[in-house]
Amino acid sequence: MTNSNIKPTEGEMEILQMLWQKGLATVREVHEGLNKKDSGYTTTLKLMQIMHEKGMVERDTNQKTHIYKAIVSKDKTEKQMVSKMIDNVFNGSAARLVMQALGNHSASADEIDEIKKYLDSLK
Amino acid sequence: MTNSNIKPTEGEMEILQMLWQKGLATVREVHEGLNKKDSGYTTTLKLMQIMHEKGMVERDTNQKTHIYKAIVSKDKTEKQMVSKMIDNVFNGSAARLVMQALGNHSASADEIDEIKKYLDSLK
DNA sequence: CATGTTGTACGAATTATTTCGTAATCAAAT
DNA sequence: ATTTGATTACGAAATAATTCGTACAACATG
Repeated sequence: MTNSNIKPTEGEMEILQMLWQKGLATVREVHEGLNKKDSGYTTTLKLMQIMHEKGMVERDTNQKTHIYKAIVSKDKTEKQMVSKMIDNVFNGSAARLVMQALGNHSASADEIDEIKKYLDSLK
Repeated sequence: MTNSNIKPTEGEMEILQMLWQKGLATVREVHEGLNKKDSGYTTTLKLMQIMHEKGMVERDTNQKTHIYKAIVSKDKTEKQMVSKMIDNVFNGSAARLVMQALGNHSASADEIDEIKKYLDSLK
């Protein structure tokens, strides 16, 4: 495995989202972006430090205020999480996951068209 | 909310799978079904006892060997987990989840047809 | 330069999850 | 009846994840 076993915790996932969205960000930017009322700044800081130790993010420490950046790829991480869910929750059936996802979170007509187009492109 | 906030841990999820599959089962049956080499019988037992406290399963204790049964619904639990993933990982876009799921775990042609049929039925 | 502000570092407390050792209970077989 | 085997109950240890208090460094500005 190249960059193997990415398994972000829930808290880490939220932070990754923010970093993927922003590209580069300080702890404060991430923290405010997440707009968590129930946990403080140092909590976010600590999490990001741990993520750094784990090699999920990198940071530029040249300035006083460190600038963080995700290392793990958004696409790869998403794939892994989906894959895990398909295995753990849907007994390996991607189709079951898809239907559950659509039935539930009722997708818009546009989304449905988009998905159909995508399905055709797979054949 | 009636039975709200189902949030099984990973271990609990595995057990629920087993219970949904079997309908009724003893701790031993679940444990063997899971075929975990790295954790003992009492671990599974303890988890199932905790799940009982949490109200996820019910059990018949009339016999020495207790018989367990899932209370939480498979469908509802799956919906919740998918929903959570859509929110946490895909910023609320079911379509993005679907495409990630299909691109990755390459579905068979049959599965794809099935999904298309399903999509049509949604309109 | 003294003082307040913002940031990182670090350690420790808290909470959640998983794991197992051991004791008690019950049933079956000797 | 006594032993053996399978089970549940319970408590506590181990591990993982989250949270925060506090100390210290850098910086700005009066």
